[in-house]
Amino acid sequence: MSLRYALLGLLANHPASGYELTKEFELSLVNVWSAKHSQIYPELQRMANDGWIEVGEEGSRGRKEYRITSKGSNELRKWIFQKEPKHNIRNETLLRVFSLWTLSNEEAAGHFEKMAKNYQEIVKALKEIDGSVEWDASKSDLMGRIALKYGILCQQLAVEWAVWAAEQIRAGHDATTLSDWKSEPGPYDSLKPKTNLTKRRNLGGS
Amino acid sequence: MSLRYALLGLLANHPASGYELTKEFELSLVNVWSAKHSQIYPELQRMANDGWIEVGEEGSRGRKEYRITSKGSNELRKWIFQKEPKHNIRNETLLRVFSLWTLSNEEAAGHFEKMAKNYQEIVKALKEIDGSVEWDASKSDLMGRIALKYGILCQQLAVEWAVWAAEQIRAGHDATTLSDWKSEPGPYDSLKPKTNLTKRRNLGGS
DNA sequence: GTAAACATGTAACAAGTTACATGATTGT
DNA sequence: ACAATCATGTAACTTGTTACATGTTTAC
Repeated sequence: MSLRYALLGLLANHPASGYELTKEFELSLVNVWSAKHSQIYPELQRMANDGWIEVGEEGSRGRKEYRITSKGSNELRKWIFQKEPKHNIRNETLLRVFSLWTLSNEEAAGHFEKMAKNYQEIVKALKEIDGSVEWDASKSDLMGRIALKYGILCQQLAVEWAVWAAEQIRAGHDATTLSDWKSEPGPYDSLKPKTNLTKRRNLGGS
Repeated sequence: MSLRYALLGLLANHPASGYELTKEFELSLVNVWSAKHSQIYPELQRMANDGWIEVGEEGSRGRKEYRITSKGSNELRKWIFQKEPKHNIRNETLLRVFSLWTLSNEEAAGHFEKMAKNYQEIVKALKEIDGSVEWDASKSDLMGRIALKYGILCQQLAVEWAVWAAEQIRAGHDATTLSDWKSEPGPYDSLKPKTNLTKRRNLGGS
């Protein structure tokens, strides 16, 4: 049902056609929730059917401009306040990490270095977006920029993490001798001697 | 197809039954790729059908222990090296942020503070896992721990980000006056005066 | 004996992707 | 005239979730 609320949130900002909403998904929501037009059009029909949105004016080329109804606004608010924002975590990049032990150290380190490069490109792209948008003083822009900030920081962290991982592997470390990078006390305190921890096993390997 | 490779990666480490694989998904992959037994059992059947895995011994209670075949190992390796690790980003928490402009500043700030609390709990849980696992010197444990490290750092970042966002909102900032936290130059250099940037609009809100 | 954990499956549904299909308008 | 973009839809398929359904073994 998240798609429905994503659309509702966009329509709460301003009326739009399915075509425009599809564009907005590509531009601003692509790193948060993606959707194709083939999913958006039928969902808009269902939402209109449920009275959450309605068709305002119909333009040329069959354009239908949808706008949110008061019922829709209520539903949006209800969704924001409900507690369970379930996390649909599907991180294919991270999933691959779990199989990297099948490679040689050289290959695995190389893999992390390539990951770092990929993440760096994403950071660059996101920063370009941040720099090119003419942010205004509206609340919706504030939230958009806060969300974008998260994306940038997260990808930047991923770069540093991948570089660190490659270093650890090249240095011949294993899970019991990993350098404790970016841990509690200070920022960027890399390469401290590790405190030992080993109690009981309940994860993954062997 | 990712589920298939997730299973393959686990089976590459050691033979296991569908039941055990389901448990492993819950324990170690839950923050990377989730799957229920109802999806796992049929997928294992298909994989066996394709010759990627095979049934080793059949135990009591109808237990079928699957093990990876050499064909499966090849397929796993191919998957690791193919370039396109497409990101299926579906972050419901972040999606909600895009609708928070509909709330009052007080409500929105409160929402971020609650988010920070939730993220903090996840950090705590992940750290407990890290501390309770008896990591060994195997390569698979190394990768598992590196992946877990990413999870911890990422959630920790999310805590700080949510706290920062709440502060910004309470301080009455908008998208053009956001304090530039955790930016390029130094680590943890908070609250620097912002450099101005406004070129052209191509994102989200009106 | 009975509850918990082990163990495997299927069916119905919801969500998401890819491909097919069509037509109007604008700009060059 | 032609290409690009606007504009909307459906069909077939894949993936993922929830619910249904069944039976065994172990520990108390």
